[in-house]
Amino acid sequence: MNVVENLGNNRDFFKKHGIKHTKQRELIFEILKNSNKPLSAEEVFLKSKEVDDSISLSTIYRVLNTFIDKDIVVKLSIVEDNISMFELNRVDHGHHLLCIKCKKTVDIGHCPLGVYENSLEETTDFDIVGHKLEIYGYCPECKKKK
Amino acid sequence: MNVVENLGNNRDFFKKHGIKHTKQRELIFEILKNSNKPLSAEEVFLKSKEVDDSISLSTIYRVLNTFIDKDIVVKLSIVEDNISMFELNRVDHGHHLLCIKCKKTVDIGHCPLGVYENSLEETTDFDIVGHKLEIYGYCPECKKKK
DNA sequence: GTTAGTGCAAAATCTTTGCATATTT
DNA sequence: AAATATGCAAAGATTTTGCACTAAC
Repeated sequence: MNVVENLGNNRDFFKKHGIKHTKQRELIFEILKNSNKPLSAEEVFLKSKEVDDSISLSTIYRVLNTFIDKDIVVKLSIVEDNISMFELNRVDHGHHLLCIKCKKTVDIGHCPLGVYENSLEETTDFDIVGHKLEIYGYCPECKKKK
Repeated sequence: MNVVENLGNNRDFFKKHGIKHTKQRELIFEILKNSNKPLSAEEVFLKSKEVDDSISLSTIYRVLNTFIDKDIVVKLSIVEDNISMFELNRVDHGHHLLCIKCKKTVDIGHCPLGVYENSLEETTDFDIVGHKLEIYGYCPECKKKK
C-alpha cells in the first residue's frame, strides 16, 4: 500500500479525536499505520521526508506527542538504547519479540495480559490504563551465531 | 538497613562476576539492593553523594552499565519521560504498577510471564533472555481526584 | 479572522567519552 | 607494576521549546 495514495483519508479520524487535520499529521499517521513494527522518531522523519522533503524533525516529535496524548500512539523504548519507539495503539494489541543482537522484531499474537490486569485492578484498586511489554532475546539466526 | 554499614560485604559477589571491587560499585550496589523501586541515574547519584560526596555522575552511569553487562541490573524506562530507571535483576522477579499521575510504584507479586515465555520459545525459536513489563494507571488516591 | 500547527534554530536533558589521576589486584 | 576505575569537563544524542510564519477551521 502506497502512503501517498491514502493521504486525506483520515479527516474524520482526526476530527473524532479533536485535532486538526494537517498534511504532516496525515503523513505520519499513514506511516505508522503501514508499519508492522515500532519506529523511532528518526525513522518516521526519514520516511516522511520521502514524501514531504520540507517536514521537520520537531514536527515529528510534536505530532507523535499529540498522538500519544490522544492515545493514538504508544511509546516504547528499546532495551539497551536510549531512543523511543512509536507505534499505533492498536485496539486488539499484541506485542513484539525483539532480537537484542540484530534488532529485528517479530510480532507475537495476542497479548497475554488482559486477564491478569483485571485481577490486578481488584487486588490493587488501581485504575489500570495500559502496559508496556517488551520481550527480548536472540532470534534463530543470531542464536546460531553465538 | 543502613547503606554504610554494609559497605564491603559484596567483595565475593563482584569477584564472582569478574569485576573489581571499588567503593563506588559497592555503594551503588547497596543503594539498589535497598531500594524497593527502580531508580534513575540521578536518584542513584544523589543517594550516593550522601555517603561519598566526591562521586561523579559519570561513575554512576559507568557502574550501572557495567552491572547491566553482567546482568546484575536491568534498565527500564518510565512511560512518558525519557529517563532510564535501573533496578537489581532479582532472580525471583515481580513487576511494578506505576501511577502515571503521582509516579508512585507498587510492587505486584509474582511475574505472570514465565510460562508464556516458554511457549513463545517453542513457537518462535527465539532464545528468550528477558522481558520488561510496565503496567500503568491511576492509583487509588489519584483515581478519586480525577 | 482566529486558532492552532509548522519550520528553523537554539536550548534542554540525559548519557557517553577522552584524558589525566587514582585505586585495585 | 599492570590493569582497571574514577572524576572532571567536554562532547554526543535525543527531545523540547521560542518565535516568526503559515495553514486550517
